Order: sequence, then C-alpha cells, then structure tokens
Amino acid sequence: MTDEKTMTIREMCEAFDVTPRTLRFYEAKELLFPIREGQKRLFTRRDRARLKLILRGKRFGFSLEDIRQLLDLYHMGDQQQTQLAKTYEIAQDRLQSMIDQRDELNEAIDELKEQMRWGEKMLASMSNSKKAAE
Amino acid sequence: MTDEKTMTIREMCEAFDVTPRTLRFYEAKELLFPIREGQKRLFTRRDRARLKLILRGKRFGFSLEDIRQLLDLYHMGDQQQTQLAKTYEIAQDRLQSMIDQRDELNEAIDELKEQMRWGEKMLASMSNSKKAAE
DNA sequence: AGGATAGCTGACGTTTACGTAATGCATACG
DNA sequence: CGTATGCATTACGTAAACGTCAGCTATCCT
Repeated sequence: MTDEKTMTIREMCEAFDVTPRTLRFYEAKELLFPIREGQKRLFTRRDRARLKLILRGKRFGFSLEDIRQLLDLYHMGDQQQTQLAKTYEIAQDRLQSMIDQRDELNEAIDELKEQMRWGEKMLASMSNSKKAAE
Repeated sequence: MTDEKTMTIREMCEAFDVTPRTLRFYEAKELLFPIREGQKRLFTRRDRARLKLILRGKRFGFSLEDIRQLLDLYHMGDQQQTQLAKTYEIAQDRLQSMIDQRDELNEAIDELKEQMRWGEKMLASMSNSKKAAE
C-alpha cells in the first residue's frame, strides 16, 4: 500500500487551500471521485493527485472542462484502446498549446522587462528634475 | 505621422477576431479609448496596441482588471511620478508572476511529455496483443 | 423616397466557478 | 440529555465576460 490513507474534506481544504464548496463542486463536475463512508466524503491519494493537477491547470488559465479531459491521461489504466487513443490526441493538442503559451509568455516577459527599464529611466529623470527645482 | 490611421469597429473586429460587443465592453471598462466621430467609434494606433496586449493577457489567464492596470505601464507619458512609481511596482509583481507561471509551465510540459511517452507504450502494447489475438 | 448597411444605446440573458445561507443528520462531549 | 461540531444536501446569489435582441440613427445606393 503506497500511502493509501484517505483525508476528510477539511484536511483537504487545509492541505490545498480551497473551500469545501470547491471540492464538492469538483466532485459534481466529475473531476474528483471521493469514496463515501456513510454519507461523508473520503479523499484518496488519487483525488489528491488530481486536485493538484486541477489547481495547476487553473493557474494556466484552462477551464475546468479542459482540465477534466486532460486528467484522464494521468489515470488511464483501465481504458479501451480507442478511448485511450482519443485521450492521447487531446493531450497532444493541450501540450502544443502549453508550449505555445510558454513561448509567448517568454516574449511578453522580455517586452515587459524592456518597458520597465524605460520606466526606471523615467523615474530617475523625474526625481532628478525635482531635485534641481528645490 | 507614424501610421496614425483610425479603424472602424468592423475593421477592428476582423483584424483581431473579436465581436463589436467585446470592443464596446472594453471601452466601458476603460481598457480602450476610441475617439468619436459623431457617434461612431474610431480606433487609433494606441487602441490597437492596447487590444493586442489585452488579448495576450487573456491568453495568460489574467483578468481584465489585472490587464487594465498593466496597460498603464505601456502608455505612461503624462503620468505623475507617484502614479508612475505605483504602476512600476504593479508591473514588477506581474512580471514575477509571469516568470513563475513560465517556470511552472515548463515543469508541467515535461511531466505531460513523460505521461505521453507512457501512453505511447500502452497504445503500442495494446495493438500488439490485439494482433496476437487475430 | 425607400431600402440596405453600419453603428449606436440600453437592457436582459448566459456560462463559469464558485459563495452563501438554510436546513438536516450523526457523533462526541459535558 | 442537550448541544456543539462536522459534514451533508438543496437552493439561491454573484462576479466576470461577454451574447443577444430591440429599437434608434446616419448614410449610401438606386
């Protein structure tokens, strides 16, 4: 057993800094599949792995629906071949868009740095002329 | 005059692949400032530059409000010093978050590639056992 | 003059991703 | 035994970012 301990909803919330509402919402949208003990949710190692990917995907600006499709790639042990192939294609597309996004991000970073150098010069010259006026 | 030609709302829409509603919405939110000829909007070179940055920001997952603040950095000729300094700070924060995002994106790309190699192996072995069964 | 075309202003509708009560069950605690 | 605590389910509310539709103008064309 590789750390097959389950967590309550509160423990999850503290561990990942989300609200209970968020976790229940993700379950409703079939992004997480906590098991039930009575009526209580118990989150497994698998749920934790998925939640980590969900939160990361969100930081990249992907929608929950986008993320849901990608998640299958990380948990496809029992899939059919055709389903797996489709998932693989989706993953390829997503990978490409992530690479594109990274490249554009690099460009944007360089441009912003450039602008900020300009801003520094402006700040410097403004504080100079202010000193001269005193 | 450095290409100081204005564009109608339709021309903008085709050039940037957005709807008129979007452009009017951005104006209402003070992201764009088209001049008026009668009651018609005329978009300037400045608006085009800003729109390009807006759309890019959106692809990075920034909110319009985030973007609005950043935009000031690119068009701060007539600002006061204090205002400029504040804008500069905002830009620094944003730059850092973009760098963080890029780094995390690189990690995610590597992980996804790894998963896909695994998926390829699965696909291969599944098609093998299928051939063997025939 | 009478459309067709392009743009305008409200104003209400929609989707996404949750927030926020209101109400109910179950268990632990003094 | 009562109550406080933790989690549950409905269900309605909300902010962001537009979509959509109705009704009004100005202009150009024949």
